[in-house]
Amino acid sequence: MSDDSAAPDRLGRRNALADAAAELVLREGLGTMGLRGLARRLGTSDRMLIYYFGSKDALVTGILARIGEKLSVLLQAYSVGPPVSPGAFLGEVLALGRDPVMMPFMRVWTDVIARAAAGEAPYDTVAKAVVADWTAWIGTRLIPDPDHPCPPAALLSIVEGVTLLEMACPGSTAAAGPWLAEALARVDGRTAG
Amino acid sequence: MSDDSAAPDRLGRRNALADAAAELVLREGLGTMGLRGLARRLGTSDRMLIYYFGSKDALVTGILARIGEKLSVLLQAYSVGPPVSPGAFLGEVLALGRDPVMMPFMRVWTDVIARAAAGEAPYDTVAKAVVADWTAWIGTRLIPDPDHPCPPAALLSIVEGVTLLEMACPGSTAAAGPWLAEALARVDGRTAG
DNA sequence: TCCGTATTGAAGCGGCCGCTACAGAACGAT
DNA sequence: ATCGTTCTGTAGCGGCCGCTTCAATACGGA
Repeated sequence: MSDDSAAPDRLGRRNALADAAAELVLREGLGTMGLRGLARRLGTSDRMLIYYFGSKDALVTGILARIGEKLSVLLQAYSVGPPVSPGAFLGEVLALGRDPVMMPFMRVWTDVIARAAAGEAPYDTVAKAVVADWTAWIGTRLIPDPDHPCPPAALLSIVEGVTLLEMACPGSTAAAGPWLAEALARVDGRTAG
Repeated sequence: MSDDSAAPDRLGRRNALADAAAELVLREGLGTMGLRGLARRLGTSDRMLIYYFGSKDALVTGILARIGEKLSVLLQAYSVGPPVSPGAFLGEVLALGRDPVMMPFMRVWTDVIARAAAGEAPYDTVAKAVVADWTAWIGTRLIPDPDHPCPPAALLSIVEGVTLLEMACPGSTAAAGPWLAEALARVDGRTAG
């Protein structure tokens, strides 16, 4: 095999494109994902995107994987603390969701899940993996509660619901987030006491 | 004006089309909403849909309005009871969402809100009105709580989040709904006592 | 220098989209 | 019977989509 020297360049260009596309998607959302428009914004052509990724589905999957890596790097700084109660966790995550650095990630992942809910490929496949990852991650962040074990999907549902409603009707959830966090925190206190 | 006799027929046909389309969307979702495919399933042509509705946006808006009317009829039977606490309300609505009659409505409205979150017209406009209606309706169904007034958007967020996650990853929220309802119910008990 | 592979540009294919132009059919009023 | 309005089928427009075909370029090794 003589492509040992050629493959790295090709993979490098592919990674560079995926990285640039990931930054673009984080800035502008998944809305404008046509091959031609995306290529133009990246300074290349649709022909090149297909050349390096093979298909649009593979491109989207690659971009989302890249975004996932960026997020997991950001979340590592947050994951080093001790496990917390569901109410505290929800409060922290909802506050995190208002962080300008985190907000693009929240919007993109909620958009992915929404497209998956509509049955759109390849988002449906990606979403299943993402939901599995997140519920597992949330599970590791929660104090085990033998009496009323909190399903991670419950907290994920709240975060997704708040984010979705906020995207559809900005401002509509201004009071909802704090109330939910405080409500669950009161349950925390009750089960802990 | 000699169209006094003609207009009713036209409006009648328009209403009949909107009604049939509403039933179709409730059965099969908003996914397949191309004019040609929709017309074929309705036994007519895209030409006729544009003739009676003027544009696809007006058609979609009309269909969603018709679905909203159907839902409000169904909900009237549910709205006659006394106001309840947030936890009880959430439990009832989540149970209602598993009702085979209600499920198509939940899926369609969540899909509408998801499309609105992506900025898709005309769903963005419709969603704003729907969210306003629902928060108002939820507000009338809740016992006023001077200490910790529950923002209706909080409950709406949970319902939307659970429905969205269930649509994207069927089965992922099996334990989440009951846990959330019970958690809020425990808060109910605490604020009431 | 010549060759072979990697890369890129230009043009285009077939398909779906919302929508329209045009022509005819149906039908009641005069 | 003629006209006018309402309705509907046919064909097509321009545009975007993912993707492909073909050809030209660049470049490294022999």
